[in-house]
Amino acid sequence: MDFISDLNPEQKQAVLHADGPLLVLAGAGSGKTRVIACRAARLIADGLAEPDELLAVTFTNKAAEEMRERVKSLAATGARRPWICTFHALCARILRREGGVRVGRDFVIYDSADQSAAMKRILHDLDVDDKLLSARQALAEISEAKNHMRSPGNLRGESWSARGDLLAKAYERYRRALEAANALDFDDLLLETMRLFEDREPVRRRYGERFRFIMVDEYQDTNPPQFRLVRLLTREHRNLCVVGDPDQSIYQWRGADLSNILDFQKHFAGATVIRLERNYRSTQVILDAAGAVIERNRRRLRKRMRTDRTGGALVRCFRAGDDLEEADWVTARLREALDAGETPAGVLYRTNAQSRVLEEALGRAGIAYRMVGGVRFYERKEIKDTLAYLRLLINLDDDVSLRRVINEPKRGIGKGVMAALEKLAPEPDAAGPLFAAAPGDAGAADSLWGRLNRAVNQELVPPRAVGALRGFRDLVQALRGLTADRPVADVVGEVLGRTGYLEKLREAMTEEAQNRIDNLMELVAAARDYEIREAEPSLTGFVDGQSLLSEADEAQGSEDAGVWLMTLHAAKGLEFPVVFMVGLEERLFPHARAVGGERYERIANDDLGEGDPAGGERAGGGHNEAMEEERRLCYVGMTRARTRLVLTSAARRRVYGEYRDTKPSRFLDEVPADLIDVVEPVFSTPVRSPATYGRGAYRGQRRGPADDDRIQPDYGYAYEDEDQSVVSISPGDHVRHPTFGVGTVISVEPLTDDMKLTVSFRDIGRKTLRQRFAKLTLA
DNA sequence: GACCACTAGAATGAT
DNA sequence: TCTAGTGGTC
Repeated sequence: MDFISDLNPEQKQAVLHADGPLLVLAGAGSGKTRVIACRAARLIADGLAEPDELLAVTFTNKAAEEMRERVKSLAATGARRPWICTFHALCARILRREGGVRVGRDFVIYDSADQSAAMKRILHDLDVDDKLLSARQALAEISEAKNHMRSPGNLRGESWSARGDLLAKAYERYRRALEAANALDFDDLLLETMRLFEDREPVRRRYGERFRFIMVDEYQDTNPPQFRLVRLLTREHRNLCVVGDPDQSIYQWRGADLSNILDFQKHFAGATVIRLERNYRSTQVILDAAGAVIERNRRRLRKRMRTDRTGGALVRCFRAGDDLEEADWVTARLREALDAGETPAGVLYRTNAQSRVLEEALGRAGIAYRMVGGVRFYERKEIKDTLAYLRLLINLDDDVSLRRVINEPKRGIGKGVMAALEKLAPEPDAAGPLFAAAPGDAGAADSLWGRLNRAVNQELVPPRAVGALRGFRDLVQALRGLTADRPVADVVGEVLGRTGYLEKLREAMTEEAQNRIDNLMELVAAARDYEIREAEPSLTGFVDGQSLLSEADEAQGSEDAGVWLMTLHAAKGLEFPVVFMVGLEERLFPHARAVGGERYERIANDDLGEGDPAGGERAGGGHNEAMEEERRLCYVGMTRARTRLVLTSAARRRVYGEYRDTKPSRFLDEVPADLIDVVEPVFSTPVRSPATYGRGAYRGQRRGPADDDRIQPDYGYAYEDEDQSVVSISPGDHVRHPTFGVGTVISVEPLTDDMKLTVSFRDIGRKTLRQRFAKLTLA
């Protein structure tokens, strides 16, 4: 086993540990993925376990994929492959085999869009005012309750209020709706598996005995149901190896419980603890900078990361005038990085909404990028529609899917017909809900499909509606007949053909329609890949995979693009030679939710006075858990960098299209000043040059008396020459720029309070400038 | 029933 | 700024 000789002593110890519980505290860049993969490989190679007696659980599909590849390259696994998957995929797999307590084997998985559709209906039926309780809020609270294993009757102490009352009602209805549709949401996958193991001991024991060795990656992010599942599965062998880093816990908002890792030795008596503190990724400067930030957190285990890469480039900081300028500046620096061969470069932001300006700036500069996450592919209507058809074929009682496709493409089943269907009373002698009903084509009596059948058979709706509904029913039944035993790709093809979906798009003859067709062909290709890859392919398996794919697994752009854009959360587990963290501003990062606690919604643009940067944390007399999580997120971002780290912010930023002034993030203050290199703006003259960054120099300039709504240049830059902005410039003018030299104006585009100029410079080519910043003179 | 124009609300993070 | 949802018109 060659792979062991390359490991350092601690890594080796972790890899060679076999029996009993093991906690590996693995700091950023300490090679933890490698340790897990090597450990799996060694257990197989030494005959301590058959491959399929190993279970390795990760948090993202991406991580699972990587792990699978690594293990495969280290050990021959043959047909009995180890189980390497996410918690959710593990649960889906077990539930498909065993069936659940509340659902049958043919359940569907509801993703967030499905959840939202279901909840909107419920709140509508309950006649709830959106302002009192939105579907979004209701789902968030329900998820929170599930993550803490609370039932509808036991929502957090608000049950006395009107809203709490409503919430409990909505929760109960939501639960019933999913049960009737034989559906599980993401949280349910975990809970249902937990219930299965707790109610059916023989099933639990079978899995407990089977998985001789269990490994859990990113253990600091496990939530209570996940913890319970781990306990249930390790009762027999107790060979549990968990790997994680408390400083990188960034999912507490999703119910992750830090005490799972902090109290591991209490939960699993006799556990061995190994610390990996040697960092193989970053320079000492980067580690020191990140270490200084994370040190401010109270709830953590002390550790000090070491690297052989002493010294290193200082952390560069830049404060731009606004978000556009920030994006342009980052783009220019990215160009330099690409030219220097520092690829790929990672650009990390706190919120997805920040990606747009960056994408546009990169687009203008002609730099190819890959965007991890975001919403695009996942949200595409044609993909969702097709998957809804497939899900309906698997489970006719899936009301959400049925609703989605019943009139897509248009077949004359509109609002009127649907309302009539819903009005049909449930059948009096209906067998209980859900899968107690015969699984045949009749469907549960209470589901829309059941009602549809009755409406057609007994002609309970107007003749024209009966005809349309019958057409749809026959179509679905015909498709069901075809699905049996056909390759998945064929089924997808049949759906697209027989429903007329593809034809409708072809008729449209627009570019957009062609795009959609291309996307659908991609889906067919994905089905074909799935068929080849999987040992026992099935339509259900394919659809599950698609449902469990997150946005984070979808990426726009090619893998060898020089620039990768993503949120800080999505960056966990990755590394880049250069990392740009953008938008380091109070209330963006750290996010307002952590800064202002409950107040944040009411605070607008005018709340920008001097303030204690740690005020949010000290408020309330204790430490601020949310702020500590933001800080860990900052730590995660910084430690993604191998050699260079760049931190930027903007003095003004558009939120919903409106400009807001900002304060620099407290995290900038927390990086020791001697590790920072402040970069001056090129496009304008700073009012003063700050000796120490963030110690007030750039901070908190109040707007003047609010008697003038025009946005003032009061965020650190000023024009000596007010006349500049009055000079009128038009296309064709010859201009001179202090840095870029002479050029010709190509176009002029008015903005709210400025002009956007495109200028073709003689020496450096085309540039987009804003007149306020660019010190242009007529040449 | 389908299509279009208008408005209100939105965006922390992800399986 | 962008989108989902609503209401009006054909």
